[in-house]
Amino acid sequence: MKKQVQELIAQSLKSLESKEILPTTEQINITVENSRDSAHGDFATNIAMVLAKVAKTNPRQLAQNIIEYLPESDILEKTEIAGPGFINFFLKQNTHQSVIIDILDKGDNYGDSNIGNNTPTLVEFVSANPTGPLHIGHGRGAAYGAVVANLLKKAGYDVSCEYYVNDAGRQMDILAVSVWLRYLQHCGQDISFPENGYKGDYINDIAIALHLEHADKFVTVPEKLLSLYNEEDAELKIDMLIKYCTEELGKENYRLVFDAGLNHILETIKTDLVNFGVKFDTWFSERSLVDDDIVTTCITKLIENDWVYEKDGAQWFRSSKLGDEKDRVLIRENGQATYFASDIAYHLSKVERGFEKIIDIWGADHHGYIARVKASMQALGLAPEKLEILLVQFATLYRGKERLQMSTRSGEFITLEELQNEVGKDATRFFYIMRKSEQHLDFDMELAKSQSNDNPVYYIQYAHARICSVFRQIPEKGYTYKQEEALKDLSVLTEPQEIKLLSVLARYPEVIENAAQAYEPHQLVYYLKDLANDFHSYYNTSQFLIDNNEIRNARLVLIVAIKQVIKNTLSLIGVSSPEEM
RNA sequence: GCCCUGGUAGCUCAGCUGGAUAGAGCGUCCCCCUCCUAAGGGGAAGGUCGCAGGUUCGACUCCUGCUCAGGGCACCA
Repeated sequence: MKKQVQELIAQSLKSLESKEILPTTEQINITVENSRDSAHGDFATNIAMVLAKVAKTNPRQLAQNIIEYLPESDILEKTEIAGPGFINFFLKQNTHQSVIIDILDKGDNYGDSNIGNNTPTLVEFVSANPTGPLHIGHGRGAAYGAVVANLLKKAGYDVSCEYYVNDAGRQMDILAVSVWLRYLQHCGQDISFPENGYKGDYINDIAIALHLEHADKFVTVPEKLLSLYNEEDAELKIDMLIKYCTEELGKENYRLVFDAGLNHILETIKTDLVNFGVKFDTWFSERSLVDDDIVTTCITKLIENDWVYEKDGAQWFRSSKLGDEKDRVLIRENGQATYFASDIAYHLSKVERGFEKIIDIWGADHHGYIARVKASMQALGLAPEKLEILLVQFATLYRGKERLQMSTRSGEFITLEELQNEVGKDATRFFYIMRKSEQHLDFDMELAKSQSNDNPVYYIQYAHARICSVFRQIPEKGYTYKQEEALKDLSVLTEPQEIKLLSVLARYPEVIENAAQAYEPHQLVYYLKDLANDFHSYYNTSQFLIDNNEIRNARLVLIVAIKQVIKNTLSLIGVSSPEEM
């Protein structure tokens, strides 16, 4: 609808140009906005004010000219000039009502758009290290990423969701050692556990399972091990333990212990995400980048193009030449590649797999990383503008006023699974999405759990359930309802609340496009609140199941359309649309 | 010190690529179930949009400086 108005204005401007009232301009953006106040009509444009200067006339005069040259249209009732030079457009009644036909016709696909033009798009999110279960911080990234992906799909992008599995690197070695030590304890050895090992209970579970499968296969003489405990520096100690563990067990056995931990935790993560309604198309292994020599290929390529130099025994990438604060290490003094090196290879892989739009969703604490990744893409000639990095701020959990502290290493944190079990999937997904992602989120479990009007999830779901309830009562009250019949005469929908609802419904496709392009799922939440509010208000003032056939039918199709749009939106967010509550 | 993010009603937050009297929920006060779920609706009070400049027809929105809060500045991930 808005686009049609835009088109009318564009044509008028063309006429004005040919009459030389307006100078010929190249592309101008004609902004048309939804009027906030119905006294200002349905749409308004500021174009006359924007062009007044180049037209060398005053805005109101120009507005008058634009209106005069507006082509005939059967959607417009009238136009008005208002304020400093706004043009307000009033639509004909039947124009509003046609949206119902559109919605029922498209059903679940109402709101689909093709602005994405099937662009191959990769959304990578969560990507938590498989060193422990997902906690509430990961939950926000999971919910946010899933909805961004859903939005992009609906907007016509060809989307794949990927989880990057950090199955290489020191943290994973620490995990393996943690498992091994618990295993030794389980086998009866009297050894203490290092402070910076992973202490969660799940490590014990893995150790026990390891023992069940392999019995005493990984047991070694404790004396040498115990001598390592004299080291006072905790970080150094854990590195020594890793070294000792790999040497003592040998490559093959070490891998068995390592994989036992990795696979167990990865399974937990996968299960948690499935239960949370978050699906990934691919699980991309960091180790595969090393094994397939993609990391070395990248580094070689960088060296060839003189992006690398040696200093203090390490290999450095000249990222400061490409907008980063300083140069970054690729290969450490000890010969190991850094996480950053794998990440360069990973992004090369993303591009090589044909993705035109690459979206990384990271926790806000990684923001310092953006410049170096973009720099590396540029150095490899990979068009860094393809990469879009979205940051998600942290979430803090509250129980009413009480702030729940969480410390990650100690293993005392609330997991996503626990949160979901207590609060429920719908409320959890909704609350995570409710705030703008760059806004810190205070997640109040008490509010999320409350089945009251304070809780926006129930408020919206209730609107859907209420509509279903009305339909259940049609036969009870002795009425019948046929959609084809009802669609024949929508002209009786003339109440201000009905017109309001129709225009909110018509706005939906635009909400999708805006939310998708801005990567802002919270826009869906605010839209739903508006729609639900308008519906509840309508429900309170207007009876649906009444004797007048025309009005009853028209009102029933209207609320069917509302139901459809609520359902479409909730499903994008990953929240169910209950038929009764 | 440098870099991000935020500072809007008592509280939690929206505010679309700058636009016509700044919005919602909660909280406070008042009102509405002989009627399709009151898990609902209506109304009132409540704001120098952190501070100071600037850009222009017009700024919560853009620019500069300052200030407060959170986060980041590793041969860790």
